[in-house]
Amino acid sequence: MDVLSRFESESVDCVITDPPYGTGANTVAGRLASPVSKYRSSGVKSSLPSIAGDSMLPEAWAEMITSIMRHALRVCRSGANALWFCDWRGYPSLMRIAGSVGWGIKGLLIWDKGKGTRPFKNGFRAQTELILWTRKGSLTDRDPPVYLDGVFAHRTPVRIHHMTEKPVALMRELVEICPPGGVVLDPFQGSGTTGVAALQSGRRYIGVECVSEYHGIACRRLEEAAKP
Amino acid sequence: MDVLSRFESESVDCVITDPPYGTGANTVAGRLASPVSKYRSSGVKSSLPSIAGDSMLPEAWAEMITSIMRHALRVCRSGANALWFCDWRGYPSLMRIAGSVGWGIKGLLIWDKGKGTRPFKNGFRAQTELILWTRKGSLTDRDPPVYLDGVFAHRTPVRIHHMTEKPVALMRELVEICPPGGVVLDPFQGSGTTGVAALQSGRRYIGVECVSEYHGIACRRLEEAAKP
DNA sequence: CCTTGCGATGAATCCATAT
DNA sequence: GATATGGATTCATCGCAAG
Repeated sequence: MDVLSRFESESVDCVITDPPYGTGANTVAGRLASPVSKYRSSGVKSSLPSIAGDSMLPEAWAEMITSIMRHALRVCRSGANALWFCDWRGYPSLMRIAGSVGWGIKGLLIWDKGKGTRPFKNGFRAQTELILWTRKGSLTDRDPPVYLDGVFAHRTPVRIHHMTEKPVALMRELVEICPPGGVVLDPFQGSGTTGVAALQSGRRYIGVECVSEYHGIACRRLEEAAKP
Repeated sequence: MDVLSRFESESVDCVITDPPYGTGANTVAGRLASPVSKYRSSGVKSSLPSIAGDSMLPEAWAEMITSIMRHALRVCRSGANALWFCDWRGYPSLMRIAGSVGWGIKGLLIWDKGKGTRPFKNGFRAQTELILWTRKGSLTDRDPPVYLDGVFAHRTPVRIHHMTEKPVALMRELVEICPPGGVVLDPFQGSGTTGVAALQSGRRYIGVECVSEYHGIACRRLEEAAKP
């Protein structure tokens, strides 16, 4: 929030980000504990740093997301699109918050992670993540026409950088919504996959991350991606 | 509601249904008009009967859905699963209502209609419908273990019976959540595709429909599907 | 160099036991 | 009696080592 508040208004063309889901823990103890354990099978030790904000109480999470969405709206130019990752639990809140701070709600995209995800006994495999699509105001003539799909099938990558790392190929498809040469902002950068995709696709990029280990990883990856 | 209220409690093993979405009209004038026009390209004449309940005011829609979900919960046995079609606008309301009347919210399934759907200029194609998955209480030993997928790719069929007709192949995949021989209920039957799939897959079936033309169509299709 | 096999893992969920 | 914890479950996939 500190960083975003210092940005100039109307200086960004697109937001693509994966906020913490706020579903990290079912119990108070779990919310206070390290959030890493949820994502591990029992007894397995992780070598990846924890992620921030995934184990917040629901109201704290909502307040944080509200604030970020408000800031993001200010720094975006009119006609800018924003894509927000979420799961099926968080989507209703995210949609309500986005609408209430003034984003136009445009639709819902699907990331299909495929059959590699864990099966669900007596039920349906949770193999998707959702992407809320919003826009600030209406389009300008700065936006060349593009026609993109609504479902993206990509396997989850082997976790080499971050606990919830996205495939670069997925992010490259999403980045297409930003006009070439435009600025993409990711306020929850993590290991910087959004930025790698943006730079590879000829967009400019700004990322923000509060966990210093991930900041370092992202810097290295972005330098690599920016090489000619 | 009249019909459902006469059912015995705990007499149904599974609910699979496609309620009206309540998104039929953005204007009061539109809500008062015939709902059929929304689903047609301009100037094209439809020979299909209108569907009921698609042009309700939001609060009337919510009240109707609440009532149906309450009735459905009563007639379901413990451990019964229910699948409710919706779109990305209606999902938050549907999830909230389901939870508030006592259904356990289990997850979200995706019907991917594919690239045959209309593209979206300067944006992402709206090519999916969502399916809210709920369950009454917890599983019993009457339920044999099944492991099903969470994304279903099937093209929309040519509309021969109903305005929002689903592919039989899609419904056959969903019906697998009901134990073989169990009773599937569809309180918004339409042209009866759920029933056709249920009968073809060795489940029993009860359907309810308030538009008499669709009732007739469904009866014919179900008789056909029930033939040995 | 290609195939085979083994082990480990997953934005998870369930249920019995412990607090 | 309500809440928290921990172990078991499931299979498609990937990495790595051996053949």
